[in-house]
Amino acid sequence: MSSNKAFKPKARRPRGFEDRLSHHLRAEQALIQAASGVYERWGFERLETPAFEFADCLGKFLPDDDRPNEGVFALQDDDEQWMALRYDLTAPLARFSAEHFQDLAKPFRRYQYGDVWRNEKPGPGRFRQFIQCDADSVGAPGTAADAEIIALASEVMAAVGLERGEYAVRVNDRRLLDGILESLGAGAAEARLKVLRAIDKMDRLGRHGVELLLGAGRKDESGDFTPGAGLDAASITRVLDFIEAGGGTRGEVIERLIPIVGAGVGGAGVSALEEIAAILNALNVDEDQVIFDPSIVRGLGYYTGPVFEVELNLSATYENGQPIRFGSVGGGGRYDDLVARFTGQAVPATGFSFGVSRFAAALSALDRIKDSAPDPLVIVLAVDKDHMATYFQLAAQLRAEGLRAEAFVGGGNMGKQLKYADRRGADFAVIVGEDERQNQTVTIKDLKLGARLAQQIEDNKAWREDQPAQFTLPLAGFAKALHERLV
RNA sequence: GCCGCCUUAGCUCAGUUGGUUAGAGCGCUUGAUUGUGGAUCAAGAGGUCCCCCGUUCGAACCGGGGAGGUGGUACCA
Repeated sequence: MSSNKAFKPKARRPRGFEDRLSHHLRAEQALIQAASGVYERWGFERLETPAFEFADCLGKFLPDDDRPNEGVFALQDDDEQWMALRYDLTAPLARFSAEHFQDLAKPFRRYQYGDVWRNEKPGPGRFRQFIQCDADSVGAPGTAADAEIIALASEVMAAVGLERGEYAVRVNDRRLLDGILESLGAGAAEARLKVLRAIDKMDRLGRHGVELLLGAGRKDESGDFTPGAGLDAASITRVLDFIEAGGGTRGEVIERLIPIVGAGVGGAGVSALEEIAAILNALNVDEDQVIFDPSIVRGLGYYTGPVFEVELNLSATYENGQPIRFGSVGGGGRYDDLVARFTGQAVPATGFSFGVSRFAAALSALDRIKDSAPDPLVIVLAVDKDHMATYFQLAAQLRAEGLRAEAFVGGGNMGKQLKYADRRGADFAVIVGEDERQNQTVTIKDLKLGARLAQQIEDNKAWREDQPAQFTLPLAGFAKALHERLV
């Protein structure tokens, strides 16, 4: 009983999970609001779904194994059914669409943002919990819907404050590569997957690395061997020619692709790009905003037609001078088979998704977050603890003026309280003690000004006596007077 | 999963060939200043040297195993 060694847990976080502070949250909120505004104006409806779904609804993670949490966070409900935290917002949308299929006006245009969770090894800029923001059209078979989503993605980038040339939406169509692989006799699912993986590594490994992965395989620096797709030399050349067929205007890319992919499946892909190009041109989407790029892969699994990625062309460096790589901040495409898993009925769908947390981090690093500075803060010091009621009234008057204000409710003398105000980054401290009560005044200390002046002052005695950063206002109407000083 | 690096105070890190009582800077607390933050000075608090086993008269230090962190790579609906 009398153990004086009480168990003290170490304060720590599971890896890949972040505490997010106010400035970070403001950055994320600004992004979500900008994107939501665009989605709303384009006629998308907001939807929220729960964090948990039944594991079988999320996809391939069936609760057959003892441990269905490969990649997801899963637990068993009290009826022993496996539930899992959603790993994206698309699977819940497919579930919702299937569940309410009759009630929805098709195409169902919905947007959604919220946390998603992935039980994988985290890395730099990669977390196990993060926010996604999606817009999708469910039940829209035509390429027009894809073109719309692409234009929407481009508009979101502009809405968050990015200028032309600072971002690009890169568009491809899965059927182009499918056509090529088919004609090479490499259309089998397994080979196709390996080819997609290899192409996806183009930016990191370069042409030569991809060449190895398309052929026999590649050994990386650590000595680990990655098996290749096993294509022959002629086929590798054709695939590489294809993925390097980008560059120039959308029309030029299409012209270049026609002879490479031929008719059949690939031809359908070319037609899709032609239709997308026509719509983008009609919407005055610039050639540098949306680019056709055959090297875009965008995930592996469920995309069936047009796919696209949104990338930032900006660069920044860490404090240590290392360049920050932003890479892709979002993307999307057509997925025609997702809802059919539930209903058996083919439901075409297309959508866009971006990672709010990663995007916000990039914009913060670039110092491009709008409205990220909080409003000025005033702290009313608790000079005499028996006059707390008065201090709360003063704070209320400041709030009524539209300022952020709080009465100090902690402990400690004035020195401590000013130190608190300083650390909070407050702009002003309001001091009302015996003297001020006598004279019906308030003393205002300009903390920011004081901090600046203090840098030049050597003698502590002098600045304490002079108090150059302080001024006195009449008690009546002090809040208004202070507010006016701020403008 | 595979490969590398790291783990000593709240934080960043020193710590000699293995030697007795493990240090610094920053931060924190208190005071110089009983109603004044950011300068300066002084004092103080704060440690399972990641854990276990072994070698040794003696281990923060050497050996083995484990855990955690981190970077790369693989996978990523």
